[in-house]
Amino acid sequence: MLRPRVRTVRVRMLRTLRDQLENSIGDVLAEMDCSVEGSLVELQDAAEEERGLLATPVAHRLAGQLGRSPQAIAEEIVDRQRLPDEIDDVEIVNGFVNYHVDEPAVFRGIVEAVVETGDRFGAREDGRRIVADVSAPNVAKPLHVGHLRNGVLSTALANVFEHRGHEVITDDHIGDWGLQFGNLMYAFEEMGGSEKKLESEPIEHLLDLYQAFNRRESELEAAGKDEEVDALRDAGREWLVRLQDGEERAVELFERFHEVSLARFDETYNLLELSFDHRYGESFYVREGWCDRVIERALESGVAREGPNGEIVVELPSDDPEKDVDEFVLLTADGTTVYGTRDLATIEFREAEFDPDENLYVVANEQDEYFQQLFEVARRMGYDADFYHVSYGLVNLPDGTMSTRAGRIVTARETYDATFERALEIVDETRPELDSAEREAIAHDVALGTMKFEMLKVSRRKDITFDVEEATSFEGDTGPYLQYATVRAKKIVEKAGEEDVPPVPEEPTINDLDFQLAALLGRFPLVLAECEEEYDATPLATYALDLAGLFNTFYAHNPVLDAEANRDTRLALTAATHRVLTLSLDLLGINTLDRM
RNA sequence: GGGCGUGUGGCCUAGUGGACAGGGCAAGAGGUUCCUAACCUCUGGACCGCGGGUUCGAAUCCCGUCACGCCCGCCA
Repeated sequence: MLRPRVRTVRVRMLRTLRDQLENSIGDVLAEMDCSVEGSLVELQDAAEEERGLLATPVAHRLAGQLGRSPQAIAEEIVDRQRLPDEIDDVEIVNGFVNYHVDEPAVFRGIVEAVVETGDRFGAREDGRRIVADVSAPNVAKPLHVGHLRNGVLSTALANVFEHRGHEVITDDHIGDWGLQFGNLMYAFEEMGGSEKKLESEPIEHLLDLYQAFNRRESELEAAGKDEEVDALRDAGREWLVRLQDGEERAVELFERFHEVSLARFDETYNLLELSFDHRYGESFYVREGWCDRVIERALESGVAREGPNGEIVVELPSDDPEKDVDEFVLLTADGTTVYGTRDLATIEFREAEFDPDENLYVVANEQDEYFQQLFEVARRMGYDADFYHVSYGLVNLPDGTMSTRAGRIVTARETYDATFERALEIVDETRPELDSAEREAIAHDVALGTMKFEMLKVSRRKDITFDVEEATSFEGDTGPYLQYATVRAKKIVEKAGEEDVPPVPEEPTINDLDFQLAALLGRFPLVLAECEEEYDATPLATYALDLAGLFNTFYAHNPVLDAEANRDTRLALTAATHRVLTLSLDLLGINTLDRM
């Protein structure tokens, strides 16, 4: 691998050029006595190549305020402005000011900045401490494609935020408590649970029982047998109470379900190469007294009150005009906790354990309203960290929504298997000379890259329809497209056989494509900032596609190793591109390959 | 009924006030004596759900309306 040659020359990235221009415009506006907000002097990338690299519409925005034409204002600004060295030429078109940059100088600045900073390109330091609630599968249920989206999004966000200087602590908030376990225990005991099946195919068996319970409930409901519905529900509830009271059989069942489920989660996480810092399940908060503590705190602070049947609730304003208040329940009349209790207990615990500046919840958008309520209760109780719900859309299948209750479910594992199988076919076809172990290793990385990129390329609020057929075409906007471009760049640099990335000459000879590629590299830090702002990885995912696409175009038209005069220039550009592509994929949580 | 979210070419999608709305898939036409064609080039295809409004300027902001999804449990 090439190492960067250390240079003493101060490099200037596109970012600082933008800053300089913005400051320069700000200075002029101050002289002209305009009241400006920061946003008035923001520069945008020019819409067209011929109009320069950077442009500002500031004259348009001031036209109303100053009562003069945009054209006249633009002319005055340009007249009085002190321009950075890298600006070659300025023109005014329809009141827009277009700055043409000295392309060779900017090219050199960006490429050298990337080569010198390497893995730290776009990095920052000294951010906040963030605790993120992630993944959160339920015991006794499989990891499905929704968890895949969660895990992939969470990982990418954590990576980006860490790169930007924040400390991120991810906590896999396992669903291992609650009424569903009461129901499940009842089903196991009374509806055909089998220790043998629990041994051989645990999740499948538990899922069967869970679905059987829900099926019976629905059937009784449909038949109008209200008293039997109530009896069934009471039976499930009773098991939860037994568990909470520590009754032997209930605890024994709980431990068994827990054990087999976590073993399966680990297996799948390992396969998908996902990992999180902590895994405190909901049961932890009940059993370690955090629920009791938080209920007490809510009562003492007067945020919660006790109701007529011994339940403890917080009253929140209701959106529904029919109702005055919504009750946020902390303790049921049975004396059991609900999910809201456990989420508050989690907040209490995380404050004591991690003292975060911000709490993130990567949870699907079904729970949007709930999190608004949870955060409101938390604020009333005086937790001073910020709270943010990173809400994301559901993952559907081409034939409709998944539903655990109805039994339509596609597991993460099945999705991987199908994707891997298709990837292996292609590798077998294209790289027959490799041994089968290596072909499988490549197929694995490609399969993971495919699945993960499918989850990241769509902005998080939108639902995804996951179509295995389409995802595994491996062409166009896919993970393998990114991986392939990265391998190409890497191979060129390796084939050059030089120890260091060659320096870019003072006055590099570059064409349009060379420059555009460098300019795109310079945008990388801005893209990361956008991800931070949006709490989304999609800006980075689409950036990586743009970069890979532009590199492929560059690669097809601009010879690197065979270039005559500017071989070193292009080699440095290729090395810089490889670094930014690799860094992008690393942050997205997608593996890069040595060959494919 | 109320709340939240989404609506962009045949299909999927980027884009939260700026200069002719980017990509991808699918369709059609080309491209490998040269760094791996999981690639590249070109062509056709969009009144950005609909109607108003704000603005010099709206896919983007506001109001209304329609469609779809989700939520409105002492379930999670």
